[in-house]
Amino acid sequence: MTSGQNEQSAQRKAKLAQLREKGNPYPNDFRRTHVCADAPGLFEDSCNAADQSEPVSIRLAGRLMSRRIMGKASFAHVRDESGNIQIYVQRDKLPEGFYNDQFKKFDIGDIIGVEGVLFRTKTGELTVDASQVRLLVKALHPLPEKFHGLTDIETRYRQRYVDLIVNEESREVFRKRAATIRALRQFLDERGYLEIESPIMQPIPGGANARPFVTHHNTLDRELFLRVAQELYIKRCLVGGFEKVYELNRNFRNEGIDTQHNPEFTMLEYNEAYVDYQDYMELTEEMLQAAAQSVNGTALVQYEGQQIDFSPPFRRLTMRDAVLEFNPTLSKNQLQDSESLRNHLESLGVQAERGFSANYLLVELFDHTVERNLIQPTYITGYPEEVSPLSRRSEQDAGLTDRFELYAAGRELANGFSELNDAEDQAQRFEAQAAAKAQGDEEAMYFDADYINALEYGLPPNAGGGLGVDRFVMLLTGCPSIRDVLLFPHMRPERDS
RNA sequence: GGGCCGUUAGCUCAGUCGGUAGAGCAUCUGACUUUUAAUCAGGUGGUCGCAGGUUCGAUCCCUGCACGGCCCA
Repeated sequence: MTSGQNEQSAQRKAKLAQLREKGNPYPNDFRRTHVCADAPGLFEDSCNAADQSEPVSIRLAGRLMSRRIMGKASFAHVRDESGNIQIYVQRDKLPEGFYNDQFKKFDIGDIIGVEGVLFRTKTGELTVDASQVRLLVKALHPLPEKFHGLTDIETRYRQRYVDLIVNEESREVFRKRAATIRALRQFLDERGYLEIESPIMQPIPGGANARPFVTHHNTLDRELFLRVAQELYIKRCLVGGFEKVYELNRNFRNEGIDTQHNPEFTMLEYNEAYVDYQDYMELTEEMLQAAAQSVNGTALVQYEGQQIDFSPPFRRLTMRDAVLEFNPTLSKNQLQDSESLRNHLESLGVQAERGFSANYLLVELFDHTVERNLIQPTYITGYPEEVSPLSRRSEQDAGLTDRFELYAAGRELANGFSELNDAEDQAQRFEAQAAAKAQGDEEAMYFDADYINALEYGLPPNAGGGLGVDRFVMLLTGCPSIRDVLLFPHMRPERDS
């Protein structure tokens, strides 16, 4: 995919070689007075000024995106980050010989500097009448075609820089991504949250059921893991007396790659003392609405032909009620009976091993029959204890926890719960996790003795949430794949000959 | 992991019922001082993803592999 030696690149390299003979072809002494987007306002002001005899001067730099050469004059478009502007280059306004010997050898994709005055063409387009044009950087590869652009998905991911040059929609996705992250931070900052940075390389990975990446520290001569979640460190901060804490950064999970998963992804985790998971459902829905509003100006999102409304309150549904709603042949009593659940799963073509509890099978059934149908933002509560090793037990429903997961567009978006702060209970659950790990469950958690020690000092009652930022950005930008919202997604290496 | 689809010029795509490939844009040469998918005339450019097989002959048919996409698990 990387452009190798082709005729057009060879021509451009030959031009570069000629430039080298005349001096440094990569100057950095051109200074611009404005960016493209400033031009309309500048021109407007000059038209309104008392003295209209003085045309307004402008100096711009950017990439040459198109060109229309007509003998002794040319039109071209130059683009900087702010936008596009047309330039008009006349042979007789440039130094002797420059138009033919220099300007005509510029190529689309080159970065140039332009100086001139603003005017309108007869079709009304604001244009710089150039008195100087200068090559600042020679581009050695041709750009994709102006009309169809770059559509090959693989090349767009592998050579994102080319995608960004030619696809405005792609640039817009990453602006919206930045806006989303800014909005999330602002929402929590305004509420008095402290942003922290906890270790990404951890001696004991924890906070989620996921297989970690392993690395090695030479001086310490020990294994370290890339974190799978921030959670346990955030709660250590709550032990320390910070009462509202968040971390928004990268996590790493050693799992497959598909449209919903990238081995490194961005998660926002946030915890607050003296609130519970019910409070946190309210906080989370407010936060998502605020972010959607900030990014798109509306809480409504168009995604894959559906309209999704992030206006609170989101629908709330227990896992049991959700399963009943989408499995009308099941009765309420059958939900407590592992035999009935296993039979029902098998009727759907899902093999469930014997020995799994009714609660566990309920989650399986949820994953297979409910998740994909939850289009509007929906909180699911009533998660069983065995899949929630860090959650506080429910005081109403034995075997369940005070936990929610948020679904939208048929996928998981966020997860939260009242945090377990009973050190002895947590130690027992870690033991169960460690036992499962010993049995071969690579996603099970490790026993984290230091975390237990922290809990023994006293973790205030609190709730925590975790938001999959990439997935949220996918919804806000209408992108079908997580790779579309990652600037440089992981790809398998290209085959080299 | 399984199924389906794709991979042809720098880019976007045709095409060959098996006879070594074509368009538009880009590029090169020439014309053109208000164009804007500029226009007009002429040219260059290809390991048809990779490796085998069948065949007189493979870009096309078959097998395997790589990468990507979609669906399923």
